Amino acid sequence: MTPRKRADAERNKQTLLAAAAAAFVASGVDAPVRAIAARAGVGVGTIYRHFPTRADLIVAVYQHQVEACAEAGPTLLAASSSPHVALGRWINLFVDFLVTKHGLAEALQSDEAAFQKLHAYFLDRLVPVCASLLEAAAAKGEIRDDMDGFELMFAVGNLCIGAGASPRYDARRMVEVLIAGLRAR
Amino acid sequence: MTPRKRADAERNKQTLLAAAAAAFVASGVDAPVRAIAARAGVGVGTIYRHFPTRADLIVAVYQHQVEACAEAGPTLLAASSSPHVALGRWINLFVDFLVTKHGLAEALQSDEAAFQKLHAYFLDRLVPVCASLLEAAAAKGEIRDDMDGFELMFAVGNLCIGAGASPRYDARRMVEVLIAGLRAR
DNA sequence: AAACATACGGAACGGTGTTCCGGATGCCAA
DNA sequence: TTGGCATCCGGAACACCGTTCCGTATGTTT
Repeated sequence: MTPRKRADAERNKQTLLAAAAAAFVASGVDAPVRAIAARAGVGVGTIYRHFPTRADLIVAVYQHQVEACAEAGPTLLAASSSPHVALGRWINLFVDFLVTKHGLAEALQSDEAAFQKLHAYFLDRLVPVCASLLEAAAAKGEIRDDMDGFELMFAVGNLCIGAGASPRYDARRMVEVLIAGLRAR
Repeated sequence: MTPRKRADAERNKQTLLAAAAAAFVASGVDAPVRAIAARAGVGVGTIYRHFPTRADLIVAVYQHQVEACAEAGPTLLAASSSPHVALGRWINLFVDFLVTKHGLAEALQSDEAAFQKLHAYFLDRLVPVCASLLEAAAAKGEIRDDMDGFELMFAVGNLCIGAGASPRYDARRMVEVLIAGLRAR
């Protein structure tokens, strides 16, 4: 038991994390494995040992931000004048996060096996938060009550795709329209 | 002049079109070039000669359906009880088209150079139709007047991504919510 | 039938992700 | 300190992918 990890292994993992973060900023989350390896001064095998799938690497890089977003849900609910306002603000947080990570929104709903874990992680962590905000708003009659967190998160994620690609497309605005469409009739 | 095309060239082009259509149904619009070539009993060079980019091939395969969708716009506008209803129906047409083509929605907003033409073709053909429906609805005060066709088409295309992937995500429903969000406040 | 223009096939190239294993390296016990 | 072992590393190698290119084959015209 307690098979403590070798020091160089842990060191490489941290180096890799930093290199990946830098590469993601420079070339998006699709940055070639070899490029990340080179940036870290490491062989490609080392990447796969620490992060078997690309999803593992992406999750590791953005975990803190996702966590922060998840935790902001209850906070906003408590601090906002209404659940509907809180929902709007929280969604904005999520959109801002996605929009500033090149290719992340695209990767999130890719059907490639390597991205399944990524999809699962984001959903597991954020859907419950979204659902609770939705429920609170629905309980007050502010929005329709037949919308579930999964579907809304999925849709918002999709709307963020191509956000940086065309200057004529404003993902934030379209998400707002979507949220507006949630209002009870 | 009148350098008439060789008979075998035209024959191959048609064979290729049929093979591509079949391959798209079987494996989505990302079907490997070699797979399409094999299906047509042709070398890969022949594909590139007739369809320099993948977008050219996709456009050729779906041109008729896109055209039909575009032409349905004015028809629906004339036949519906209100512009807003016509808009909803027309968008549904577009969504049905996209959702039944594996990977097409994804390809539509890919930033890869090969797909630029695809993006451009769809937009050139459908945005004006969408814009006229939007304008008609806005003129009657049914919807907000600050929405343009491009942005709406872009957003609807995005919402169609992953439509077949998860049974829990219903693209048609989310598009309806988006359209509902367009209503004038 | 000959000669020419055109189109074809598929090998070859550069770039991906992913696997695999001989060799180097940290770690611990003696 | 040193020996030996488990762990970890590097990068070559493989399997795909899109794309290009040119010797060869095939239509077309004279």
